[in-house]
Amino acid sequence: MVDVVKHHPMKTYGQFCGLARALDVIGDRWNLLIVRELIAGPLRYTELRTSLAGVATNLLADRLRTLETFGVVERRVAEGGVAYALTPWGEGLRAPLEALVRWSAPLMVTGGEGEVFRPRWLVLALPALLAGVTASPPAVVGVEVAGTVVVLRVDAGGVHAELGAEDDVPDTLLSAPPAMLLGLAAGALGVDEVVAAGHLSGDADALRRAFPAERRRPVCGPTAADPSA
Amino acid sequence: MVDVVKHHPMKTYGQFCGLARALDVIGDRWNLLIVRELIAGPLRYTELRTSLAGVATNLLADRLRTLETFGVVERRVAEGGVAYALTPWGEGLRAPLEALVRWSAPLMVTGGEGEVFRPRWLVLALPALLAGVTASPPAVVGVEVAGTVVVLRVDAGGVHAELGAEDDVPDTLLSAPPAMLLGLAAGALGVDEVVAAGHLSGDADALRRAFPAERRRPVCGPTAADPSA
DNA sequence: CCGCATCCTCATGGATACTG
DNA sequence: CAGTATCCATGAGGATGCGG
Repeated sequence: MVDVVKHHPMKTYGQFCGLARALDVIGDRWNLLIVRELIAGPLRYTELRTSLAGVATNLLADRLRTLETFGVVERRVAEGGVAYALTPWGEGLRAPLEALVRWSAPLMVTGGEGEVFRPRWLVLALPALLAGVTASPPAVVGVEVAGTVVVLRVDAGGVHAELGAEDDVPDTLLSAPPAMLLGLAAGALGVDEVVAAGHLSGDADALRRAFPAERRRPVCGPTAADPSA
Repeated sequence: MVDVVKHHPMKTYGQFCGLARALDVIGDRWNLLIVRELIAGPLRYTELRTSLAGVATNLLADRLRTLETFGVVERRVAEGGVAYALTPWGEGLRAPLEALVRWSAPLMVTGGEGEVFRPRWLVLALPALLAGVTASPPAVVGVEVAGTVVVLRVDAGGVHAELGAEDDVPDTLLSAPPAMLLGLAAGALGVDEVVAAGHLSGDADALRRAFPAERRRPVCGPTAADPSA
């Protein structure tokens, strides 16, 4: 009992810095993945639980509670259940998340064997990786993967994605495995190369025209060896 | 001993998603703050320790090691000591961090009593919050805060910041407390308002001209009450 | 001094069971 | 369906030690 002040557990970083305060809100484990799930639209509690694939239910409940009190997530008691959705401020996390997705592109060149994949995640990833791509006149491209259709609406303003039903009739329907989509996304692979490898079926020329070689993002990746090796 | 596989601790999220893989690399506590420190330039181990203000030394060593093996951080054995610096890929985190700083702006309207502040952090924060601001002909604005000078170089391409010596001769030298700078940054306050409150001394007109009302970022902030209350 | 490694305590995360 | 409650393993935080 010599020391009066024992073990001050520092839940926040205690720094007068925007980044530190942002991390005080969304820096805890699972938080940004919860936001990613909700970017594609509101979800029920159990839908979140299954889509996040591995989160403990007490953690999910705790994270949703703190995100709600911070004003990132909104809890809507709707007909027959509870739905969680992003607040307008939470929607504002789309830009940082897209930037992180672009940064992570070099990490996606290796395939995801043994990893979970949900087409829902492409609603964040595809516009992030196709940033700067425009189309005039506007075009609608449907990407079918793992049984669901991601609808990409491309106009002069950029790319917008949403989950679509099968009877949504896009101009073009691509059928692609997730590894190809995110490998394309990686930018380390050229579109021509992927198409030549036969991974892409359907009207690939539209995508190739929209994403020509001279507009591919220059990417610099990890310089050291992967620590998982 | 009924269960053979006991407690698989899931160091990674195990998701085939760019965001999840990025968080596998930089999602652990302190990681992004380490990157923030190094964005203003290389630092020694003890400099990192004091600037981060609260990190345990074993954690800092561990984080630096994993960031190095992932290729985000580079360990340089220079004259008289060890310096840590960002790799080119690690430098690429500047864009996501700036986006997070912009998102966090509504969190910065309250002052930082009892919080640590380092002028070094402005090297990330000020360009982030002045994104879109240009100047022609180019201008150099020095911001003196807490005894150090942050040099803002503004040209047609945007704003670039770096730590400067006192004998760097900028076109304009502003003297401002950090609360004002990041309050300005917050965007919730207008520049005119802050200037009128007398918090800004020096040539404020230059900044006001560079950041007119019609170019201020629209901000939407947290909707619920702050949970710290 | 600088650059960590070790040790200990407590808080947090993770898996499962359980309940209105 | 939407979460609590509980237990245990790991991780964070702090002090200290120690070789260069």
